[in-house]
Amino acid sequence: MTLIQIKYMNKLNLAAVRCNDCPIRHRAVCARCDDDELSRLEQMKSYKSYTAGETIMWRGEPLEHVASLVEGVASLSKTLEDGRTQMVGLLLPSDFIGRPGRTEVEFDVTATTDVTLCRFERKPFEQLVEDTPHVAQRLMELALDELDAARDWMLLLGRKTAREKIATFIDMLAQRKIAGDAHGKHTLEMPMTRDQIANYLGLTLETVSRQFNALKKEGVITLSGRKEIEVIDLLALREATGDDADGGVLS
Amino acid sequence: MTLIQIKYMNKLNLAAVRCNDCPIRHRAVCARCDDDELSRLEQMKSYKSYTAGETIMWRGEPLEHVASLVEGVASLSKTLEDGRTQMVGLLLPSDFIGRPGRTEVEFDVTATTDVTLCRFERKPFEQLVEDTPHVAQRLMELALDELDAARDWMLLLGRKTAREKIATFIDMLAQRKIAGDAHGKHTLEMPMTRDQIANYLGLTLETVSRQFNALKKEGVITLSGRKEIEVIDLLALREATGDDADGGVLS
DNA sequence: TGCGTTTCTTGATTCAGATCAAGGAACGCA
DNA sequence: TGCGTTCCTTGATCTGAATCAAGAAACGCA
Repeated sequence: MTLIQIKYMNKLNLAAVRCNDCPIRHRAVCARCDDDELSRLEQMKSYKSYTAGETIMWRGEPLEHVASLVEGVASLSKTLEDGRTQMVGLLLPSDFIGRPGRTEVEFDVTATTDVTLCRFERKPFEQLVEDTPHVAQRLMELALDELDAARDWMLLLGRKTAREKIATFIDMLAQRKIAGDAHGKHTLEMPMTRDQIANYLGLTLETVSRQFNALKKEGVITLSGRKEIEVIDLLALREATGDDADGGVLS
Repeated sequence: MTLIQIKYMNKLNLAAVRCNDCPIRHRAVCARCDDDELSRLEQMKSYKSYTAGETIMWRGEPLEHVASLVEGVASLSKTLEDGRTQMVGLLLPSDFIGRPGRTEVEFDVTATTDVTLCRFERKPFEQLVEDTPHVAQRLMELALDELDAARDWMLLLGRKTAREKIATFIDMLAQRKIAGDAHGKHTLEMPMTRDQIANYLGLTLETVSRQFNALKKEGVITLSGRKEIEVIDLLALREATGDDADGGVLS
């Protein structure tokens, strides 16, 4: 079976999926909902898919929908006057897009890979948040998790060297288990191009390439194809992140 | 009357202050509370003061209190293995410290100036959050505002030049009206030393100093004493931030 | 299977900001 | 009012990552 057929099947399945069968049922904004609440959400939701590279929302446009990311990877980014851009968030399945109480989109939201969203109109969703503490609570948790992640990223952007940034990025992919690790190996599929990684890490694509290859030369990782990484020496990788090891137990 | 006497008076007053007379009554986590909710908070609260430079909480220690910042400026920061540090948040009056649902402090919290907190024990406060949607709602808004601020800062740290960083910093101080502007002038008191500013902006203190003086030489600002800044040419300052002007109306 | 396009690598050079190194000014306290 | 300390400025030099510039490899499609 080809990849394309698999993708197509996923989409078919998702279009018809019921909340109880949803892959992100227990991590998304609906995680704590009981059956009643879930059926209310079920009536409001609609799926929408985007292909890699498509813009999902533009900064400044009216915020008409909020959504949970069901499959794929999306990114939030901001741009300066002269075009320099910085990715300010990486959205993975179960992450929430949009913010109740806001009428305008604050960041450009782009599909990094093919993406499927479970969308809700903002107005009715806001009402639902007011009515159901379970949703409000979960939304709060998701926001606070993102805040912690944003602050870790501030340390990276402000103080880490290029090498440390790359090591941290790979380690993050490994931890968030972006890809399965077949036969006990830490094989990861990077969901982004060198250019996108550069925008995420506050580097240029050349520097990203050089640092990947430096880690490869040192035997810390292997690279095959454009997007596949295997972590050979996790300890060395962690060492290279520059992070204070306090409380960090290898997972 | 000397400054010291004024400070002393503030503290005396605060120790006895009732919520309804509190300077942050309408912006802090209690902003939406009705009288009943407020009196419940009133019974739980206790004030605690710290002098400039003191550490309020250390990363990794158990999180026993959450608090609203009543007066002064505090900062959140993270440190790498070798001591490089990055400030990841600047806390001003009405900002909230700590996170219900967490048992451990995530960042070092330091008093940048003399600081007074309105503290609550975490456990009872968590209970209160569950009971009172008004508090939960406000907490959510505060968290989301911080998330937006953190993301703006990511753009700054990842992509802005030293000059743009300094201009953005001054502009932020002006917008958050950290100091009063007597007789229509934008006179600001910087609450931090050059070294702290450097840690906030991901620079060194020498670069901070140079860029301040460059803007002074160009007539954009004046500097007097160590901490006083006057913005002479706000348009030029905004220009120097590098930000996309979209939707930015001068305030 | 090959061909065009996109993405990645590698090298040479430049430059912004870090680092190293003295002074000098402002402030707090006696 | 002066004196010690802390904080700030300014200069000289260095360096990590950006920029400029080709090529080479991988991928997608016919």
